[in-house]
Amino acid sequence: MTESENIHLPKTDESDDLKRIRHTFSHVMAMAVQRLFPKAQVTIGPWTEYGFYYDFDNPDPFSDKDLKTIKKEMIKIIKKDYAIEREEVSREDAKKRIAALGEPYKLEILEGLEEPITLYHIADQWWDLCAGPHVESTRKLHPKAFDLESVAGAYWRGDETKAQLQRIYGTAWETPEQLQEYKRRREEAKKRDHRKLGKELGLFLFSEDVGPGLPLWTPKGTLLRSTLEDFLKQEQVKRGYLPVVTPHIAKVDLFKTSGHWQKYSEDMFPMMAETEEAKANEMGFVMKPMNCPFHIQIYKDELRSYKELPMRLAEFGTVYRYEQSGELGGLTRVRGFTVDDAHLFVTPDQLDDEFLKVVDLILAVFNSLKLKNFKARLSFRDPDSDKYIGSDDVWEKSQNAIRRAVETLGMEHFEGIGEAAFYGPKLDFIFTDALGREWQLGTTQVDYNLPERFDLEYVAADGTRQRPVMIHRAPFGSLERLIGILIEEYAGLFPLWLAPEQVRLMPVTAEQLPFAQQVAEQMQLLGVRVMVDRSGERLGKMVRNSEKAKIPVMAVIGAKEVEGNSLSIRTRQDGDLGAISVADVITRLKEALDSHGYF
RNA sequence: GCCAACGUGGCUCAGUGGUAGAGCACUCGAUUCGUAAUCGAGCGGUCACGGGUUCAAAUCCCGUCGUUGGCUCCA
Repeated sequence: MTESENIHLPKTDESDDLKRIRHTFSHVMAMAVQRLFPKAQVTIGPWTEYGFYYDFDNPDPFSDKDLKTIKKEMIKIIKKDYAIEREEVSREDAKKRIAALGEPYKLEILEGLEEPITLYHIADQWWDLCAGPHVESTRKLHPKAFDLESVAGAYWRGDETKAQLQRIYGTAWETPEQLQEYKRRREEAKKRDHRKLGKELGLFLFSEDVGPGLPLWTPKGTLLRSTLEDFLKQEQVKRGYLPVVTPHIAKVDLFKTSGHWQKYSEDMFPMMAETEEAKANEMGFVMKPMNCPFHIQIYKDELRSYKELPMRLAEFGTVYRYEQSGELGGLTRVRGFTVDDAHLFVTPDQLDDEFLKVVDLILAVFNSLKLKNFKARLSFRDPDSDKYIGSDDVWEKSQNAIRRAVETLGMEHFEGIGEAAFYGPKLDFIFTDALGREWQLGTTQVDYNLPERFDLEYVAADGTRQRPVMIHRAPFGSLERLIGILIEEYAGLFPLWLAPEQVRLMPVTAEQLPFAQQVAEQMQLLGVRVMVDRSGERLGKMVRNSEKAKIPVMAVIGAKEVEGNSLSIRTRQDGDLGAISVADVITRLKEALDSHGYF
């Protein structure tokens, strides 16, 4: 264990001291900013997981260069050892004092506060409306245990239609050692970044000529993708899913019926229309942002009997969403992606049971992928928003169905209000990437709305026409995002079954090439993805190249191995294992592949 | 979409007003080699793109495109 691994990085929620330190830093920064930029108006400045930020309204945006100046000013303030004092005042008093300073945002904040109103003073130099708590004096802040990290635009009250403020992010710790350790871990995390590893491992790329957010998959990346697809397809066959294939575009009308055109068109690529007239009459085609309306057409193709339900239609359907340019990033947020989609058409009686089966499948998939760090979110609608379709009654019913499911399973979960799809609530599975950002992967949704909008029916046992309920579900969420997360989770070191190149054979000299070739063919026949290193480099170089390419199993072939019909195996995790007979190597490869484990 | 930073051979990066550089990769030659880099030579860039300032621009200014960190929004 290195020395730095002994340094504990406390979390804000486990250390009140740290909370006070960070909160005080944000005020010291605000004071520094107002000294340097007298026109800057203060707003809010909370602590965060790694530090703090403060939002300002300033006539000119801050640049990275300003951060250095602000940091210096902060250090000056810290070294002055100013006392920090709390003062309780009446609402009226607070209002007068804030108005005197000309701080409109603070006045707005004051309106939402309950008495007693508290002010915090940094000596007699500066004060801010704040609930606290803070450290007793600026000396309690270590001038070498913080840093200003970045500037960003941020909307007042998080609302796009309100003023854009300037946010300055900082990181702050109790000791300089903790700051260094934090920075070191950040550097480590960057090495796991799927964008960096994806390039190094040659899995996917983006081309400026193709367009932003539109990934292209190399042969290696495609092997990874299809391995994942094949795996899920097998699991679905075991569970009675039926495969379908549908087009990438459809008439606007289809999406009017579904409600996408009304509630989702901002996220859709613009309509393609043959003539201006067609365009004016909305008679064109659009790229599909979701697969559901297409699967619904297949359901509707025949009059369905209750005996056919549940009907589970599955497709790896590639969808296109016009994400705002600033939101794109690597594989986790793209404009064209493949959903491991399925739509289940069920009778109301079957709903609970089918929903549980879907959750069971999703959890089984995560288990096979060795993904453990996720949270389950009940994504419900925001009753005050108009971005949803359907009646209150139907929403109540579908949200309750999801609640029942997590309760039956005893699954830990949290609620996300306003996180529902426009047509129904979801149970989402949230993962975290190397840099700590959260992403939704698997999802399953209960939907009474689309069956109604498309007037779906089945004939019940008593001969009456009934309306089915739909379950939308995608265990991966999307192949792109899943692979992004997998790359980071494994740090590029895929388990054998997922590795694009599973075995690399390295002949010590050219003399062993024919034997290597023969072994390779033997392995290929069994479905092993194997390559022979024909570079003619020295063994040390070949090993280095294989290690850098993160090949799970390396096999050295010299004169001894040819003689004994064996391979000297080196694995990434265990190093040199010595000579093993070709037959045994193949047996062990098969075992590792079948168990989704390592060699 | 908004705010900021960045964009130099395939990759990683140096060069901040005066004739485009390095390492790796690639090609060729020599070496036939035992578990993370053999030696040598060669090829390769109108410095993202378009405009402007200047005797002179990779370098300064403006615009566009792209990438990154945030905000808003989402698989």
